[in-house]
Amino acid sequence: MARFTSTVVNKVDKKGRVSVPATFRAALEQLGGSVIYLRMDATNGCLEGFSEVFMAAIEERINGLDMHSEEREAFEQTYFGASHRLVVDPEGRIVLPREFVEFAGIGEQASFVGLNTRFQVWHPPHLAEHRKGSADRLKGKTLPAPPRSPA
Amino acid sequence: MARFTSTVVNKVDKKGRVSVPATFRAALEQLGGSVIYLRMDATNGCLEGFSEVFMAAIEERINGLDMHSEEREAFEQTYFGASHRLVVDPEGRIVLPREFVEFAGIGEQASFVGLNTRFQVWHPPHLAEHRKGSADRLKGKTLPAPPRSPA
DNA sequence: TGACGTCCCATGATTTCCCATGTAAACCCA
DNA sequence: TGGGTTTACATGGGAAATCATGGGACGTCA
Repeated sequence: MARFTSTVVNKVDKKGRVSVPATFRAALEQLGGSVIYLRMDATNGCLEGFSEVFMAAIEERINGLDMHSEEREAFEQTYFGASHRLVVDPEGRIVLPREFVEFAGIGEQASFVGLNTRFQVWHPPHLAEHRKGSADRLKGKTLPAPPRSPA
Repeated sequence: MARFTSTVVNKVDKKGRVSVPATFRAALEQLGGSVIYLRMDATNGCLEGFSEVFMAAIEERINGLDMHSEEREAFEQTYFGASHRLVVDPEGRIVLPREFVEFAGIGEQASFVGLNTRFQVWHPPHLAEHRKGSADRLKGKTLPAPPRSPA
């Protein structure tokens, strides 16, 4: 059962390196090896990371769209053009691309947030703000009922 | 496995040479060697590059069309007639054909955008504009939900 | 001869690799 | 269960390799 969970804050050094939380690395291993696709999430102002397997799923969906259609090209720009393929080094670290660091406002520290199939990387203060908002957005909402079959 | 991702800006020198991003070269190696087919993308006003393998796939699809049909001939013009076959030099560079440089409005710099099986080469400002448009087009649209099992 | 293209070498900057260390968590055994 | 030991993890920094880029030399074709 490989999934990304929990929130971990790690240090970003002068070279732009961050340790990927060990639990995340373990999950990655089961999802296509120590490769991370990282992209800018414009909606939230953070970075989004996922595995080779997850990327393959995205690819499959995009392949279902017409070749050279505007919509398809736009998705390709988002998921391929704006993604970096990062390989976790022997020490368990990745190097955050400069542009990504700037985009997300990341400084000395980075918060890794596991979201099951994917994870986010935040500038800690931005994450804190975002979470306040999340609580409000959930006011009055509940999770849909679980499926009938026993889980 | 081998895919083109991310966006990289490289310099174009007086001789018309540009370094192909190292990550793209690595992907190319796995897709038929250091050969690039480059063509003009009239829809977007940029250049489109792809590998030997991708070209073979196009060839196959075109072969499925009726011999000497108008449609077939049009595709042949587009993909074969209007494509340059470029070989990456020992330093990892290609020479952009003059007509292509003019067509795409490329000056001192060129932006390489990985789109999975192929990539684009842009005049940076044009790319920026294009992306604004892409973002708007995707407003409200999302990819179909990812698979249930963590991927 | 001059524009152009190819080959080769040079170089600074960046990135990757490798080793070292402090700290925290897990383990073990009485 | 307590305390000490070991392992794993996060982090730092220097050395080595890679990368992007510039420019000269040589050959070719009009």
